[in-house]
Amino acid sequence: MEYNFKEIEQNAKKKWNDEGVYKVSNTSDKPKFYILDMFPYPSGAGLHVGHPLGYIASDIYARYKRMKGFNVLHPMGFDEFGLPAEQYAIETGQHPVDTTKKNIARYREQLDNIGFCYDWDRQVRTSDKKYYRWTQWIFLQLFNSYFDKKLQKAVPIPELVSVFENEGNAKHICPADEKLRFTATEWNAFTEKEQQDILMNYRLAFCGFGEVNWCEALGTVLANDEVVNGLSERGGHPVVKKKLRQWYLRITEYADRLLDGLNTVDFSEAMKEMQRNWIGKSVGAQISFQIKNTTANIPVFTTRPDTIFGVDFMVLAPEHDLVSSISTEEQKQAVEEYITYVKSRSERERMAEKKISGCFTGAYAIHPFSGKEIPVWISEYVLAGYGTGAIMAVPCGDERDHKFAQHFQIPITNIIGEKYNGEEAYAEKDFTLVNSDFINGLSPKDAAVKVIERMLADKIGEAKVNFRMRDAAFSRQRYWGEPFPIKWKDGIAYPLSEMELPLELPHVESYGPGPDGEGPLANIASWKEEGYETNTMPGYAGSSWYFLRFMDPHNEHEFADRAATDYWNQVDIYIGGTEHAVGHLLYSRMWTKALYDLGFIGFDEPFKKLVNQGMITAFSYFVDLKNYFAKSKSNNSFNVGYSYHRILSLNEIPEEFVIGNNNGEELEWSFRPEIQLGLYRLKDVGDFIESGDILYKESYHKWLDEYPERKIELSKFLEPQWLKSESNREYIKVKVETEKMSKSKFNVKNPDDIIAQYGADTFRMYEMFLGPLDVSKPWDTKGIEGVHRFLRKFWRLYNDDAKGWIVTEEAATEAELKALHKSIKKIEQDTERFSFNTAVSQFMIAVNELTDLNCHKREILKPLVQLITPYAPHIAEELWQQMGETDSIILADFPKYEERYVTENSKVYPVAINGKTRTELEFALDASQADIEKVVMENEIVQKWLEGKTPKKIIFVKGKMINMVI
RNA sequence: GCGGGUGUGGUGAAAUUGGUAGACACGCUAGACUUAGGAUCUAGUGCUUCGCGGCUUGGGGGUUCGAGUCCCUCCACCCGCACCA
Repeated sequence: MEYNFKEIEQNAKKKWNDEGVYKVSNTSDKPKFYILDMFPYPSGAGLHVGHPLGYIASDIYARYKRMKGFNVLHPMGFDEFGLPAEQYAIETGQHPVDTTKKNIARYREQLDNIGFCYDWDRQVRTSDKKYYRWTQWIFLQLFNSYFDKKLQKAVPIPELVSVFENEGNAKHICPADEKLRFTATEWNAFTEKEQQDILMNYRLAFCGFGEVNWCEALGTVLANDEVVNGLSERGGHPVVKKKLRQWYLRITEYADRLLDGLNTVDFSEAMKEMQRNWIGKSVGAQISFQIKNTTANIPVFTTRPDTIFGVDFMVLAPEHDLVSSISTEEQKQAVEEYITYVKSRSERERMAEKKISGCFTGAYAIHPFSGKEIPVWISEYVLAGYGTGAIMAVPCGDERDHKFAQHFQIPITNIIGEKYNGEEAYAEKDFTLVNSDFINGLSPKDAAVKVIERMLADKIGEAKVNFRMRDAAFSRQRYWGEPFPIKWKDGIAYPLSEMELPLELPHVESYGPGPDGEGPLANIASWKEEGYETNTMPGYAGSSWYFLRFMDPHNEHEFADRAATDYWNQVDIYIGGTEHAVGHLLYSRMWTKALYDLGFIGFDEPFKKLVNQGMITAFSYFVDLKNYFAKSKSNNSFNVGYSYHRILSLNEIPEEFVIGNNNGEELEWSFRPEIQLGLYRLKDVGDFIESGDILYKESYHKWLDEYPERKIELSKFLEPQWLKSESNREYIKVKVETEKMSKSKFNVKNPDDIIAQYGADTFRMYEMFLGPLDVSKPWDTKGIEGVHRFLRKFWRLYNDDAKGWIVTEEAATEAELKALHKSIKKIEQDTERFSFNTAVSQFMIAVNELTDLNCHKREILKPLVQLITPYAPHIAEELWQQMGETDSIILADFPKYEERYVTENSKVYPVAINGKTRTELEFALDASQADIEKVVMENEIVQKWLEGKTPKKIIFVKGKMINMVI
């Protein structure tokens, strides 16, 4: 009987489905284990082979943990709200509900095809009103809470109100306006509107105004990546900054706890570092500088208050509010010219710019202590959005300031002493201050304290902690998202009561934007009349808490039963890509902390361990059109376009070629003058390439034949300059590049095709065999054959093509037991540490060894089936049934490793002379060093290499090696 | 510019603690079986050399009896970024 994977996989899936083996209970006496995949957005393109990489890893791990005796929660659901569905709706008029449903059906089919062990009864979908009801509910909890700085936790708003009524806000600094002060009497005298406006400045979910990318022509707000050089990506319309009413989450209040929490979770250092950088905590001081001859006062934030006497100039962001008012008449024109230059530059360009640029404003600031006059400059290297948008420049202590000073020949004050060499800034803090008035002779650390004391006394500054992170914008002017459970009346936002949830997303006639930058919901008269909020929640709302809903997905009374969240607790392992490093992960960490603070759950970090998966990339192949000949009418060939350099993407090859001429002779074609030649992408050519980058003439034509449209495009006018191989075959060399898999690059591989050809088990094992989980690696269809061959070889241990079932009851030999148990040990260890590629190798080694031993014994082959179950569950199930078992293999145990079968009593030692291995000798493990040395010295090869000398030293490491130093 | 990461055969990679570099596969070469092979099996395959041997983990240097692994330095590529003051 042959390995018929199609039939085997169908039967296995049916059995699992019929017997409901993947159903997970919330009550069990087994220890729990929660393993989670990142929530997929069901796009219209379906899955490609890169998507399931993490899912396969988590599936293997989940199955492994089950077999190890854990009650494993391994759920899957869909993050349905999102821009692509809405964009598609705008273009086609199809309701996102319908397209999303279709996409999910396709995803589900593809996921099932791979054979995942999800408990689909627990599926959650964010656009399901039974789900978003609780998203709205959590929003209301955030709306009804503020962050108590003293307690460092979220507290319900009514508690704050009663404090205000009794003592005003002296003990509760307003996070949105630190200067706001009112007494109890004042509070009680405020109108409701005034009170609510104040409370809004405390709420964790609050409404405010913020700048967005507004495209008038499209009547809509655009994401950053939809804006290219100040124009909309679609259509190229101008985009301007516009202030719109927006909802926000006051995540900045959690900055410190989000930082501290990183110490309690098992994320990669790189991931933690990214989050730390995003939060961007810096400790320093804010100091005000008076501008000479004006009333203007410019505050700067610095992390180095100790360098205050080294300030030689000041730099404002070109966008800074005061730039125009402080610039002098003589400098005005230069300043304006510089601002125009900066406006034409993207943030990216400003960031990467090495060339120093800037402009003097003509104004001078007064040093707060010395009274020295300091020139005020503007430069693109200072950004408006960070700190106060202004810096005090200390050239001797900051490299960038130093270069700026050198470039514009601004005199540099040395406060560092000998350690500053005049050539480059000295940024270390191990020096003693000089030229620094009252802090002379102090270390930077002591000086900072003293400077801050003095600033406080003089009322010109204070110690300050600055965060880079901003509050999270939490609304979109879009249709396809959760409606806010908010009603506006007389400018006051009133929350809906819990009874009124869910506030259902209404039907709309068109998905186009509403008036004045509002979302589509503003087009519904009844919605507006009721005063409902017309914004909707952003894509990350539903995904910020979905891991909680999986614990108790059908609960109608709560977002999840407390007993369930207590039982499942944190996600033990979360697998996903690094692209969510700062967005999703920070938001869900914040939501978890807020829910914890308010007493709804018992843990304040959602994900105990995070495992990152790498990207699966694809090889793309290009030919350089320089190496092509164009066919002319007279049949003479011309070398085309050697003077062109630019990379030409497929889309840029014009459909109609314009007749042109070359050296006076008319060609059958030429490219339009504005189109330049360069690299031409060979679509789907991968299977025709040999030895990495060789495309033989026959293969080239075979490839062209398969794709008639390409034949016209490429071969009608162009003929490659063929090279000749040694065996006289004609070929061209193609250029190979590794790229992200994407539809637009024509390098996408669909898992369904692979599975149809090789089966799900092969697909699963091959994805793991490609390389380590966390690094990106290219997909190479050729390699899959090896894994498929392995599975057939594995099958043949049990089934002979002619004789059928060949498993015997004979007792296993020592060698066979050793092969088995060595593999159990290695595969168990590798699975535990997510080293799935090496585990697959070990399976291959085991099967190779057992085949060589001609082993067909049940004693060996039964545990082997159990061992492979997490990796290749379908074939395992089939063989398990053939073994005569009736229960599913899914319910079986992981085989137990027994040390005694693998213990060795001797070892073949490498014998090295001066570190170079010259021979190998076998010794008993308990042999003494003296005995070993004696045998080694007598060895012929050793004698030869010793050349009669006596070794100075013999190094013997038991169980490892022998090295003789001469 | 800053931060993080990666460099090992023709290719994907392995080497878990400083101890035989290249396991396991792909590809390639030769052969066996076969009506056939895109099935299966056998042998070989880092580079170099007829061979003995020599060389080899991006380059250079160091520590060590011994370095892919540790240290210094340089280079290349990839990812992220808000020049973070």
